[in-house]
Amino acid sequence: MRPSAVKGTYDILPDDQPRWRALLRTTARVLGRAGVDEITTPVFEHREVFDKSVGESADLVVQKEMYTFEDRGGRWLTLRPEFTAGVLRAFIEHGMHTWPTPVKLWSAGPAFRAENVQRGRFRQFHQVNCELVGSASALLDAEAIALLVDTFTALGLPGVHVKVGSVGDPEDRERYNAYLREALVPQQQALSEASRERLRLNPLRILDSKDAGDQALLAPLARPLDMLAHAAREHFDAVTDTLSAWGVPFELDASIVRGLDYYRRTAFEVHHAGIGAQSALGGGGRYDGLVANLGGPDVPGIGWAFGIERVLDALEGEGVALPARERALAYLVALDQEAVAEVAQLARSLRAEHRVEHGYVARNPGKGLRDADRSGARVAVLRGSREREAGAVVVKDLRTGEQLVVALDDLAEHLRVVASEAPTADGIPTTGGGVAR
RNA sequence: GUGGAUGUAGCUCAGUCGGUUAGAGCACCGGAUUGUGGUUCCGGGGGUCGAGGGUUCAAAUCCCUUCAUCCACCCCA
Repeated sequence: MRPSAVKGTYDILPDDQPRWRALLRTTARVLGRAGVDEITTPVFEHREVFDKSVGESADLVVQKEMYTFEDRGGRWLTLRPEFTAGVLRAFIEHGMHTWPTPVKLWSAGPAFRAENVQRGRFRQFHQVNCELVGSASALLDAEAIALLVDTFTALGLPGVHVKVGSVGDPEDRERYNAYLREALVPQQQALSEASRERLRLNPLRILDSKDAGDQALLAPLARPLDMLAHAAREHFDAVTDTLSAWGVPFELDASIVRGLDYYRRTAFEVHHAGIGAQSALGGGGRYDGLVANLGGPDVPGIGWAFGIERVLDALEGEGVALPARERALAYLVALDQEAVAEVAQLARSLRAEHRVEHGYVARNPGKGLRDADRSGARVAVLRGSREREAGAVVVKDLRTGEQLVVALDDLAEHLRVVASEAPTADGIPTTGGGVAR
């Protein structure tokens, strides 16, 4: 039996790498220009970091979706199921509350959840995460949402829907949960099994149910947004007013609920219709109180994450052009044994400027050119006894078939000229490939 | 955890009233073409038909079990 990747994991092969790089490069540019700096935190943390942050009614906990294990030192560790807790742990650990406010941090990397696999849902998946910490201003909420939208815009992704709502302050939430209990307990027999469980643990989350019966019961009821106290309502209005003023497109979602318990006030999601049953590209919200909860100073913050796989899936579905793998500018062919060492050394010097590949065995011109062609190189450079006598190489343009003898001393300059020519007809960049947005 | 679909060559897939040595396209290797590739032509290698068991004179094909993958429920990125 052939070995296989663990269920829910997969390989990102060479052909896929450029689009990942392009996405990350674009993200880094958009966020960087907004003063968001990159931070890298470990993929695992003490389990308490997540246990404290995620909340006991979150599905991550309820469904035991976290990868938690004991290491050889008897430490209990958890593979991060999301980024926020780890980033805030670093925020606390490094005293970032003393940094200029707000502290803006983004990250990218793998996250892990022991869930069942389907399209857009993996056990090891990848996220881009962004945290804006240290301000309770509605301006920060608007900026966070705008940055998420701006990133998708910069990637050239059409068809995104931004939903913005508010889960209120803890008191609002409590009041709403009590309201839901009062309204639904008498009819709980009509609820789906999952929602009856939610009714006990966290009634708010019944709003998430896709069960038609549940939704029918909910239809006449008020939404969280309808029951916000003054402070949260005012904050929410300020956020949406700002987004409108900035021209950031969004839809109000009165019943938005997020999967993690720590959210306060603003909550938002970005959806896309073309990625299967999992329509969420990303989401986030405000988490005032979470830093304190994790043992740090009581500073407010807001953050979001999007799933890289899902965004790439959406981009592909929308037919957005993404860069292909970089191909060599030149492929050096050794026509005899002596030339093998010669082309290897020649390649080394040319690599100061270009992607250059070469053969490792002597080939006849037919095989050598085939090797060069298959490497995708723009030109083949042939070296054999005839060339050696002339102190030269033969350079053949693999697209046009033109070839000429070039003195070794002139080769670097010649390749410079080739590289500066317009991209080839098939659009494959010959060097330094990739999309710059 | 539950449901559906699918497992045949490196890849994408044909192939079931059960019947000889299991096929195609692409890919790979060689030759036409030992100093000229990508096109073309010729040839070749490569399969325990996901695994195990059963029925049968005979199983890729029928039955049972099991595993895997995909999709969906649930939930989320």
